[in-house]
Amino acid sequence: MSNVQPVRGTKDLLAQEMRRHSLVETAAEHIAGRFGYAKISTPIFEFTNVFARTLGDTSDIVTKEMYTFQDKGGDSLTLRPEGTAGVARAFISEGLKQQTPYRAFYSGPMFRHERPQKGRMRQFHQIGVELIGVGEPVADVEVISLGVALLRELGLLNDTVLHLNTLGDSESRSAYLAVLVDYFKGHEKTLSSDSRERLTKNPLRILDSKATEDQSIIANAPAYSDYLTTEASAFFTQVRTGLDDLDISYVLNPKLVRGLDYYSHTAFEFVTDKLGAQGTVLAGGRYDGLIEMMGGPATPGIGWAAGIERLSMLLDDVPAPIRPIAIISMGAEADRMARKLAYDLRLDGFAIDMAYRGNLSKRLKRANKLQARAAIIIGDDELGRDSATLRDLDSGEQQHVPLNELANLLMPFREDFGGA
RNA sequence: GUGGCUGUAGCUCAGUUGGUUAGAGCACCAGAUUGUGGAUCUGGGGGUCGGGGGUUCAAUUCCCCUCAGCCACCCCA
Repeated sequence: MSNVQPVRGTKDLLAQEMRRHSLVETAAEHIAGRFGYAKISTPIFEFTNVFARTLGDTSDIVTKEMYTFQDKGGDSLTLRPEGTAGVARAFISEGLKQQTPYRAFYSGPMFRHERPQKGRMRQFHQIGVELIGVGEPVADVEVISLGVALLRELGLLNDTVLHLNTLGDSESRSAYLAVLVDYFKGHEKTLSSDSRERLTKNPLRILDSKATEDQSIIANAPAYSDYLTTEASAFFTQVRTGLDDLDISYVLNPKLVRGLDYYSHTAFEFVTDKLGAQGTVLAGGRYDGLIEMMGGPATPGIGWAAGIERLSMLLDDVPAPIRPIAIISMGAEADRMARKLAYDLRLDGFAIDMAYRGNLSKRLKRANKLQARAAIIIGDDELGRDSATLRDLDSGEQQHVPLNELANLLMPFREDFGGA
């Protein structure tokens, strides 16, 4: 093992793993495209306050997980820890209010300074969608159904369960929070130390505590459903009805709480039990106050993000690399002619491998290792006759073919590059 | 940020109760085979035993620190 190591929590994606990532990413882009979500790319870093202001001063992401640095002009910049804030900023900067409903799909690296773990990296990759400018519950249903469609496309729908909750509107939320904090304060002495922290930072989180000493207290806690305004309650009902109409199944999870301040109303997570403690694979919710909070026009929004690493770990089929056609030449003259042939065939859409050195035996071995479908062999014999030897590497059959018929005969061996 | 486990070749792992020059399988390179692959045989290259310090005549082995990986907590995709 070398001393030269990647930075903690980062990793190199080599051929096979890269193919898995690409598969997830292109599937997402295609599905999002069908729903009318256009791909966008926002910068990988933003002014620090883009994240600090929106994610909430007490959220873990802001208090301890951001990669923040000063640039040479003295501005405080931050590597994006998530995608929504950047899209919201772009929405404001670019005046996209004109284009609402605005639908965006993004994909790219995110950065959080956390302790690495299974399914958790300091640089990781997310795909995500945002639907901005639609306050009606149909938007929630559409965005969730887009998530379902992606998981279905990846063959992962059966590995996940959709958890659904509502965080209500701000009126419901402040009413409930008051009651809840009051209740937990009454049990402060018996709460776990983590939950005592949460009492000031994020009381809703206590409901999701894993500490055994908290369980009985949680069980008797007041229920959010009793404090929802009729509007918030009706909104949630419409979301559920919409999901039912699409035959999308879900479980209600009153303990599902999002960590970031900007969420309201619908919150959802697709969870798997196959990734250890990091079971959340695709999650999101509604963020009606976010854009206004950032200084833009009051505009509702909803979206989700999914972890490419986590999704690709669930994939059991590793996409195979393209099977090339090997061109094998012998002799200086044949070699020059074969290089030209390789170039022409590549321009024609074929995947061609051609070794740089080695005798026929070596090159066939190499072709075999690359899983080449066929080999085109060109030596002195073939040169003199303007022909080539075409060998099917699966069957072992070979034939002499005139050079001008080669491209046609190769058609059965043409590889589809889609997705790979 | 907290706790537990683990670091020997590119990969998977042996080994050393502290003692010459640290091994195997797979992978890689070459030859058997200067025009025929997937098999076999022969040979070869590749190691700061994660890094630093300490104890010792002697450390890959024991001790301390550190770095990294894995797992869990916290939190999240």
